[in-house]
Amino acid sequence: MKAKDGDDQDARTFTQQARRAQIVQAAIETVAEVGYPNTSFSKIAQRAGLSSTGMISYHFARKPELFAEVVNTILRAAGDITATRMRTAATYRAKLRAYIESNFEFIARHPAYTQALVEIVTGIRFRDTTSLGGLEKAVVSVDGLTDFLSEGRAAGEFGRFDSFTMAVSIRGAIDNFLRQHMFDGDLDIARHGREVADIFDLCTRPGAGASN
Amino acid sequence: MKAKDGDDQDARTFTQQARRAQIVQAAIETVAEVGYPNTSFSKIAQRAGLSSTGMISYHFARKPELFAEVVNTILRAAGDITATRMRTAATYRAKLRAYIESNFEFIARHPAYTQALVEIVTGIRFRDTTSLGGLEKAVVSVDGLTDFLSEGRAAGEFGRFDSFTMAVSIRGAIDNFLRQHMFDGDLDIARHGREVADIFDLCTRPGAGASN
Amino acid sequence: MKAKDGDDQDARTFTQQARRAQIVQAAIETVAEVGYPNTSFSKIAQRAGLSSTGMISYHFARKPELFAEVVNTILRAAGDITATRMRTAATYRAKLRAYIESNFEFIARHPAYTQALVEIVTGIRFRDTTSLGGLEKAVVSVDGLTDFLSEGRAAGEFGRFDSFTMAVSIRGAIDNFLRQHMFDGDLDIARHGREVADIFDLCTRPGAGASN
Amino acid sequence: MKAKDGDDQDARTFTQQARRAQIVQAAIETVAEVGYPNTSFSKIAQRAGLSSTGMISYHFARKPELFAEVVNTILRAAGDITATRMRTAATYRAKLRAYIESNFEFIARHPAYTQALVEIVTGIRFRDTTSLGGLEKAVVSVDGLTDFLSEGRAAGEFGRFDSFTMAVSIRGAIDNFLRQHMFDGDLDIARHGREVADIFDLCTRPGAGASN
DNA sequence: TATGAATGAGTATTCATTCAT
DNA sequence: TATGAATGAATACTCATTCAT
Repeated sequence: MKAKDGDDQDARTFTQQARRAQIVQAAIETVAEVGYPNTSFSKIAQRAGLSSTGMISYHFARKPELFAEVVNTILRAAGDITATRMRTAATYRAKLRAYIESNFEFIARHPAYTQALVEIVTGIRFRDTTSLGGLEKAVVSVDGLTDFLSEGRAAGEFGRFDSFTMAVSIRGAIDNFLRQHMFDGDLDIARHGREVADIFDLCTRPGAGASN
Repeated sequence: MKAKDGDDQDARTFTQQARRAQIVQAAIETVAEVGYPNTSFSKIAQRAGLSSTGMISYHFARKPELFAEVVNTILRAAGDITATRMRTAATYRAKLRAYIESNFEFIARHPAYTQALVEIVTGIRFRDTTSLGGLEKAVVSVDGLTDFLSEGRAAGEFGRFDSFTMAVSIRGAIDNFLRQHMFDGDLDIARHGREVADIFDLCTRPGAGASN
Repeated sequence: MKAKDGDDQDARTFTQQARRAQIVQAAIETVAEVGYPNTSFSKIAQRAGLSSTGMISYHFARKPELFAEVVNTILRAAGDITATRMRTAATYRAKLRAYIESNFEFIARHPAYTQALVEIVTGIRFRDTTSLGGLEKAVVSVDGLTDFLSEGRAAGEFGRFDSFTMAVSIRGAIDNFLRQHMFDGDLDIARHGREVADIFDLCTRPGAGASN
Repeated sequence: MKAKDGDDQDARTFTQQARRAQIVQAAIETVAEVGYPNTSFSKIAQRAGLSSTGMISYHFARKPELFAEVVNTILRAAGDITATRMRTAATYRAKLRAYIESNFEFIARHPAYTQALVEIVTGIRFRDTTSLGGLEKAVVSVDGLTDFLSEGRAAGEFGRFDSFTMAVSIRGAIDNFLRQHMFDGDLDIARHGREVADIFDLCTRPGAGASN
């Protein structure tokens, strides 16, 4: 009779899952449109066609639980595209290009998702532990990318550089392009994806390395 | 008498300007400490030692006007450091390194400023009515950096790349490092500044260029 | 089929009665634990192992109907103890002592009941529409005790006093001890029961009486 | 710009004190009419003629702060009457009578106050520390009365009895009469005050004492 | 200028109750 | 009977803004 918390989605009925998904979707669109700080339960409820905010509270025990699911949903969607594209690439260099370009592809395919993600991630207090229950860490994290770069370097496909710094730079380049796109709207996403891939293809080349 | 809007600071008395600066300073510190969504007029007033939030409303017609000035203040401070450092560098390549490293220096020297900037920029919607009056464009903009890169390429100091894409990547790398730093706290800022400069020094080298 | 109201328990099936009793029990425990204002249908349902608050609404037409039954249940339990103990006493004086001490015994044996009763009785307004349907009268009433004292006086076992005033005093002494006990927790209930009995044994003595 | 907490009433302006008193008064009346659990900020605001509940929050930082002041106000009013009447009495026995009768006088003179007090005291969870900040202890407490009875016994004016038990009984008799009065309304308060005083005059007589 | 009182819309969350299944 | 989804009003509390002084 109360909203469950955590990730035991199996325990939820089909109807519950559908409603939750509907609310999450409305939340994403709302955040994308009016920004995270201006996103209230009533706006979400209105967009979702719910009769009252009570319906949201019925399905999500607390506000952070809703936004945790929102972030999770977006991250899963982005991860799916990226993982698929990287798997089909043979070399580390090709995988890096696949990573970068698939991120741009996601931006193009799910503009609201990317926009919402940026809003939430930076809108949420970083040290605020009550917010998303560690999920904000997952969003900011470049751990996976760092490891990937280290592996590639170990395999001799990349040059000399600090994996973490490079990962932060790559991720930052992608995210900042997203911000530019949110602002401008009419950028050629695919082309810029290729260009960014070019840039980091260049500075990760074997043989090349920090010279000072 | 009503609060003025915009940039006609000349019309303001010395006392007015001092009060505004005091409020802006308190706003920056408050945002840095509690985050943009938790920043209220009363918290700012408290920190500024004002007896009433009415004082803020008296000096700033609307909430966005205050935060526009906040952003302006921060941007000016950051721009000062960067411009000075770049001026003393002789070559375009050296200037680029100066640009990157001075940005990291700003992060180290004014943590509250950088933190507040990140909070506000993403806390405020980009194209809505309550926004910062064109200022968010200035925040996101990489026009200056783009032009600089183009000049450098024309001068033959840089390789083949799209100036805008490169500018977005550089700016994104810096900003993402800032985010990581806000999250982690104990990163070696100067070292990472040098490493990021190394990375982009590498991929802007003359002779090098996009290969596909 | 709709939930019945009032006292026609005969019309209810065995299952219905069992469910009602189960809910009433859960309500008592809940009130005793978290207090009347914090007692909600969902908390009661949870404690009763019901899957939905709808189940409560199904068995009790309105919230006051549930709490009327709660009060009734408690009153009946208290009345049982008191009546039994009084019956075994021979004289009116002994019966009065039995009444007082058995009330303290009830407090000791059913702390949750007494606690819940106090919470509910003062939590529910006396003359409003959402009340307990005359039951609050039964709770407050000292009619039975008044009559008993009058009979005792007629039998010559008690002294000169106003029966109603004495009844109110006796009942008040007991109830206030209960309040103190709820506050303190570690009072010697049986001992205080005897002492209160002593006090009223003293001032109901024949020969003694109001002197002004 | 925020409501002050605690008891530093000196720090408040005249207007603030007046508003607070007005709100407290409205709160008392509201509690007396609809009961403590049904008393909400909006009902109080309505009765006080305030435009919104925000006005209450402006003057009282938190709900318990308001009700603490309510209880304080009532206790002060009751204490004034009682203290005055007791001071003019010469002997301990006379003082006890004064205590009892002045309590009844208070009931007669301030029916809303007494009613509200009963509602709040028993409506509030006893162990709930967040409620009135220890004030509920003051309300329930019979320490003063207990001490007074002990002194009187030491002075030889009273008989043998446990001071605490007697104090609880006296206070309980008074409070229960109040409850009866809230229910009935047309009791002769002064007369019952005298009768209750008679009762306890009787059982506190020197020479008399517990006999078992 | 500056104060502080006031406003009214806003927030998330809880609640008893209803109802289709 | 029983479930759980849904409703809509209610809760205390916060906020930017206004305004008389």
